[in-house]
Amino acid sequence: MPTKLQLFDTLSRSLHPIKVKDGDSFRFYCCGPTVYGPAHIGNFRTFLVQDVFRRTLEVAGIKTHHVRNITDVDDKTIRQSQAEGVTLKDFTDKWTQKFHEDCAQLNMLPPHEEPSAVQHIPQQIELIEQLIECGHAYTAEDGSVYYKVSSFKNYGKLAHLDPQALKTQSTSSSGATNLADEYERESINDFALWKAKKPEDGPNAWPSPWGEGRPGWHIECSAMARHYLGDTLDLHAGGIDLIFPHHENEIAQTEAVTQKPLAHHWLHSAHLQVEGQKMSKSLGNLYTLEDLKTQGHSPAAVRYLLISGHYRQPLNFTADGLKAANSALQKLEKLIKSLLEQANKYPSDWASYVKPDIKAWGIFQSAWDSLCNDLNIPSALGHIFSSSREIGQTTEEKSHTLLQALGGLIYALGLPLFETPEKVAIPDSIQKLAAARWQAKQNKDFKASDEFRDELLKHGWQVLDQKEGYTLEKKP
RNA sequence: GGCGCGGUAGCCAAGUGGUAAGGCCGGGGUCUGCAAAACCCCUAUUCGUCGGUUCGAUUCCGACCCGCGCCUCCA
Repeated sequence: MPTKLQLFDTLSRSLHPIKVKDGDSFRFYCCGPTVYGPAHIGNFRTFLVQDVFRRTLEVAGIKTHHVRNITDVDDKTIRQSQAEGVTLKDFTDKWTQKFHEDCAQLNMLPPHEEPSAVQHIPQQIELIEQLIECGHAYTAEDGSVYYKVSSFKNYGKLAHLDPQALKTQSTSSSGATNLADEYERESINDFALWKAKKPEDGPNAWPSPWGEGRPGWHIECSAMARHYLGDTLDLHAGGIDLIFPHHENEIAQTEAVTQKPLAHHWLHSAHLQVEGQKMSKSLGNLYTLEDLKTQGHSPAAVRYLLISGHYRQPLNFTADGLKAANSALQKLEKLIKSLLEQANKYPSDWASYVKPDIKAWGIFQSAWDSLCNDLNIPSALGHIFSSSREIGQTTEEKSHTLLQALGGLIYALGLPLFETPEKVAIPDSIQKLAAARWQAKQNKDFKASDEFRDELLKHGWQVLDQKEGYTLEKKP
């Protein structure tokens, strides 16, 4: 069943309609995090794009089967857990849990399956055995197993690499840094499927036909994607940096064995910049969700900002942008609140509108069309705001219909609205001051009234007068 | 060097061969005792530079300048 949803495919470098077999789920695999520390906002940009993609599929009426792995065995997790003197499991469990908490705060739908590499060693060993059998892999003297890149004729097709250049790149690129353990390889381009145990790995080794060791990075995704979703995926997703070598290697591994395409569609999201600069540890701009919360930003604003640029364009993440995102979010809430009032509903009723089944888009058709057109979220947001301005006063029934359509869009975008009810408790002293001000104002003693207002402001409280009475708001 | 992406108002960011969405900020107005909040309105004769194609280009082509990514384990 073809849908109207179309998406850019990295392999063919063109837009393709998303297709799914009748009655089937759309099966897609996303390369997940390496759990050796907190994920940063750049990681989350990628995962959020995938989240919006999945939600958009659901709104389009497509069932989804979403698999995202946890990489829990690699150089970094092993090194760091050893350094901290804890077991690999305890270490990766801790960071997996943190990742889950961040995801929940960013309102991401959990994948249907979240396999970890350590829990799928047998599947990886099996795939490596098959690769050796069909002549695409070889064992080295130390018990490591390598993929013979020259044996796979289409190597480089995803990244569109020139095979000639590939042969010589080792001399011209900066890849010379880890030559130390490369002497076992037949060719500089060959990559490890299985790494023989080394002393610094500590107890983190598993038995295999080639001796104790651990799987290479690329093999885990090939093995787990195949295990959960079959030989050919409907879509495979990740950050743009995974195109080469990770996804290229996955293709080489899986397709050498199955003789079938690994994925019908490849989805890659562009990188994030911070304040116009690339993110890097040395610049100190690798923000985590925790960092931003400490600075007083809400996860909702972070989510809004991270999805507010087109996924194939680099996005500039700035503090101003975060404030703008927050204001935009508030504007959305006001707009929805006004519609809710016209439909005789309350903000607490909003949740019942946020769901993927939509009957009619009405004036929000253009916003939905934008999402279907290569997941153009910025355009969709633009249409939501501009269409909303046309509404004005409507009937109860019409506003109900509008809310349903808007609820579908907000479901697709995954924006959490009306979810900050934790009103800060107002101290007695502030209550008294505010009451005194109100009294003075009623007595038309505006001088005293304004003095009370200034006093409240000094204590960080803003008075908002209404027709009858007032409310207090905590100023940051 | 190879492959790829981008340069649109103060900031962020869509978009189209026919003359620039949206958000933020700023300005003006309505309301208010004054504010705040809310609501309404306004804000790029112009899309990195220079050429070319075209009746017409920000949109296509070429050159150049600037920024960015990947080129073996980084989403």
